[in-house]
Amino acid sequence: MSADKPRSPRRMARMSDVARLAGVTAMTVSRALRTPEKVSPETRKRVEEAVQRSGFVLNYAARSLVSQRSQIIVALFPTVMNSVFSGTIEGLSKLLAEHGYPLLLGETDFDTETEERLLAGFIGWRPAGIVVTGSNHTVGTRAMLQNADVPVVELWGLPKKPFDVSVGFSNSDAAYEMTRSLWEWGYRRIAFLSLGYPRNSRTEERRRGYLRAVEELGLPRERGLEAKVHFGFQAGRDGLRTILQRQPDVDAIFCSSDTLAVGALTEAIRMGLRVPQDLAIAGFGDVELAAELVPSLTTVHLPRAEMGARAAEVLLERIGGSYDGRAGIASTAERRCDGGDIGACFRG
Amino acid sequence: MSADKPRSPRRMARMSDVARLAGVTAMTVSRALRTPEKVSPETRKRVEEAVQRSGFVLNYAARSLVSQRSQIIVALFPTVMNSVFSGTIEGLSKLLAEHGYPLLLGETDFDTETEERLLAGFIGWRPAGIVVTGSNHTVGTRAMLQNADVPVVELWGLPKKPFDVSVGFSNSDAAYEMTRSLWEWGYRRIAFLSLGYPRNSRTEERRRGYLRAVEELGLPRERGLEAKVHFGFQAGRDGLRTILQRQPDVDAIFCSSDTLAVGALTEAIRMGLRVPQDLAIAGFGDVELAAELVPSLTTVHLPRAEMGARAAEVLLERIGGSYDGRAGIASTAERRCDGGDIGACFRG
DNA sequence: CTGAAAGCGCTTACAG
DNA sequence: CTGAAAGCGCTTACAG
Repeated sequence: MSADKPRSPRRMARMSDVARLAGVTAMTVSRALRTPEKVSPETRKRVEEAVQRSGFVLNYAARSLVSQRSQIIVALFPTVMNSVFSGTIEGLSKLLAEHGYPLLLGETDFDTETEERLLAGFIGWRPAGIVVTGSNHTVGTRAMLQNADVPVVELWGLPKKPFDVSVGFSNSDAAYEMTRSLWEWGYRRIAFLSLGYPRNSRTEERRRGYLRAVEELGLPRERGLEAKVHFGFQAGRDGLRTILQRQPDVDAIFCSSDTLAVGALTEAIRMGLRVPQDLAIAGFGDVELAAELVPSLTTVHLPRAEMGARAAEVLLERIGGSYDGRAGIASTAERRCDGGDIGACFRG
Repeated sequence: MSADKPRSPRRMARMSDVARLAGVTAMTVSRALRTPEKVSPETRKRVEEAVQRSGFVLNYAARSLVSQRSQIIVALFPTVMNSVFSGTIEGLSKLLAEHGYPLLLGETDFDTETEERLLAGFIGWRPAGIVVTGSNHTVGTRAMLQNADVPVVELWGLPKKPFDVSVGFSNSDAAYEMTRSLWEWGYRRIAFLSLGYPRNSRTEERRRGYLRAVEELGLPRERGLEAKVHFGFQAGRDGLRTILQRQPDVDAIFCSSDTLAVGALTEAIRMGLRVPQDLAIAGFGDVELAAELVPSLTTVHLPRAEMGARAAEVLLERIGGSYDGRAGIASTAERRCDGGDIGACFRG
């Protein structure tokens, strides 16, 4: 199969090849495969044998062309290198695969222009449904989504006016709850360390939740209590040092992501601070490792796989008929903030 | 766009619609889009405007049907919920996307039957290339790969006789090197904690490398020095306790994965052991968090993104012409074992 | 530089 | 229960 070795001249079996082998027409083969009950048992058997013998595989391009719709689901995520997203992808792809819908995956790198470019490249497959992350899209992306005229699920955010359906939770509410929890646990000087570069709407919503709680609780809100950093563990470490330098009496740091929180936590330990006695550190996202650190990280739990599965359910429902209403998956996405369940957050 | 609201009756613009708008034939539109230099400048301009006005998007199903090959690349990975694989997927999808090849992603869950089922569902898209993980496949999978008659890249393993091309590294050699490194650092009773359930060939190759080193170095090889556990952090914790109980004087534990190692490491710390003075713990995989733990985890580095990118390169090369020989990516996959570079491991 | 014809491999819609 | 006809939206191969 090297590039210079010529491809074998025999092409793959077509439906008409199977038909010839089975002594019927292509139409009957098509029926035997799609609606076996509409074909006589003997015919069915002959077709099945012919399929086996010829190694026939249905050509989806042809099927899509004539049926005017593929079974492909397009999914655009910022990255797969983040268990928060990969967990969602896992839940999404598993349920979709069970129903015969493969996932065409694109990574936007958190960039709306990249998202548009990828979508432009994918839309030509006439997907049966589209999953995008968040609700911040370019005009071009919106136009394509509109034009595609298929179910679109926006994941993660809960926009006031979703494009089509939205599955997710409120970042703002979750951050609000976490801030309140820290207050309930006795912390009074709560800093907020967040991802500032690149900016993203999720982080900003979390910040809004933090600020809302701080205001309500009458907590201090000096400038030094907030720090914005880049992405990564190292950024978390740097952020911790920045905040401690500016506000030595801070007693809790709420980080806008677990990555930052893990960096901050390990740095705090390196500096000899006792966590959470001297300083509490909270994250957002509930990555697996959060529970593994010693001490373990307090964090906002995200129902990753559940959201992916729920997105798949919504798509399957809307694409129509074939979906059987599988049980066992909550009809709402929820978030948990350190043990306390918070209300349902799905809306369509 | 809800299920009961009828889809808008206007269908998407076809090439012939664009042609009418531009006052040419569909053939000329096709040329203007694919080989603009073969079309007069004015015609090109008129076509471009017509494309804009109509919101035309090329129907890939039709294109695939006639050209007898899609631009889709099928990729089957055990899971995306593991940074080792997701890093590879990232490298793979990024380079492929740049060249207009979308990724049809499937998660096998480490199960060869699932792999076969997914491949059967995907192969009907007549992909331009296929990426699979490892070289352990069912007979059915092999038959399909053979029949598909497209470039197939096997990732991770380095089988003696690759199916087509293999991009990866030797798990056995890497584990051998790590074991030797532990010996060089002064450890003499080196245990091996590995994923035993479900079994997988990567783990077994690693074990072979460990045993080879142990034998060469004349180290003890009592039964109690080996333990097999399930997957997960908790399994790592349990494994550590099992080994310490059976062999209290063990001085190093080499884990077949970072997940196990992180579990073992945190448990060791909880037990009050000093790492690495009392007990060394080494992992395999170099997940990001390995470096973040205090103390940080010694681990075998895997060039994840590089392997993905290399797989993409190989596919693009073989699919033909269009690939431009992008620079900046090593032509070999390599592995690093705690700082020491180990030879090139690519073979095709 | 542009176009008319044929056909890729299926399914839809109709007829029997 | 089965089939003949038409056509989905493109590109290939040829002609001009």
